[in-house]
Amino acid sequence: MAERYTIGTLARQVGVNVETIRYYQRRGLVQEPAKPFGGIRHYAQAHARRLRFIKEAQRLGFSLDEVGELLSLEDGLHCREVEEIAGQKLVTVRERMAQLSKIEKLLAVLVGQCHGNRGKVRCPLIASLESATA
Amino acid sequence: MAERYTIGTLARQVGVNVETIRYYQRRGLVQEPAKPFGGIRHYAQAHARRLRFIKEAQRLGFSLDEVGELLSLEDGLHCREVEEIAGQKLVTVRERMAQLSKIEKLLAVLVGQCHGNRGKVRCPLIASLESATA
DNA sequence: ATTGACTCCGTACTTAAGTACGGGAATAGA
DNA sequence: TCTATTCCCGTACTTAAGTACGGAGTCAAT
Repeated sequence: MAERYTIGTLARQVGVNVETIRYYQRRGLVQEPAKPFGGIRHYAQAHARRLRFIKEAQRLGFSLDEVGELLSLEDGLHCREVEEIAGQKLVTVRERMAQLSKIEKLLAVLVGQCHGNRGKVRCPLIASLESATA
Repeated sequence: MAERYTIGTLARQVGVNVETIRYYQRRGLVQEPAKPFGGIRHYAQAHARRLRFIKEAQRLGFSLDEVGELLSLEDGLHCREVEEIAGQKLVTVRERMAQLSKIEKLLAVLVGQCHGNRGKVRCPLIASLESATA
């Protein structure tokens, strides 16, 4: 039933280094499957999902500590804590989305301005992001 | 006319370390004002804006190299390059927004489920993000 | 004019997040 | 069965992004 991947195939599947997986295990982000008598550990799809999630979240600007908090939600917690953590993360996620959306609009305008144009353009990227921040 | 900040006041204003500013100068992300004869450099609001932008972009998951590319758009470039760089960045920005929006929805649901509840909840954070990715 | 705070600049140290290394065990394919 | 490939695990190295340090110069207030 449970798919049985070795750490190597798991790593290849997800596109990370074996050492990275082991590093995440040491940090407690990924649980290390029990080792069968003097043998080799086996992993399942759940591990692959978790690894992909970690990589996504990192790309979104979360540190591994923060990723750990997000994962703790997945792992099941009491409601008080969930409300606490999820609530906080929700705020930062929304902030980031707002910032990204500003940048997105600006980049789109820039590309639009440029289309077919052959001169130089100057872009008010910073000023506008700033007014967003203020 | 031009406001005259020392590196120290600039740093305090933006909330970064003086050494960080100097580091960004070495990396070419922030230009170093000309030094008056045997004296002390002076900075203007434009520098503060640029520093804040760098910090924002970092929080959104851009490396300093990527931030450099974004800043190059601000600094004025030929349209060919702008279209190239801005177009690429636009793609990644949109991807990130999509991912964040998935996480946002999930967190919101979680918090909602919890509200008033006193038991445990388990959250399908990873599974759903995964289906978003696939 | 002197003192205290700050700047300048180069070099060295730190932290987070990996990556690599190496020797011994396990296991899969010829 | 032998041999090549993985795995296991600890330790050490690397890279990106800062941070700290120290000695000499500068500026502003007493």
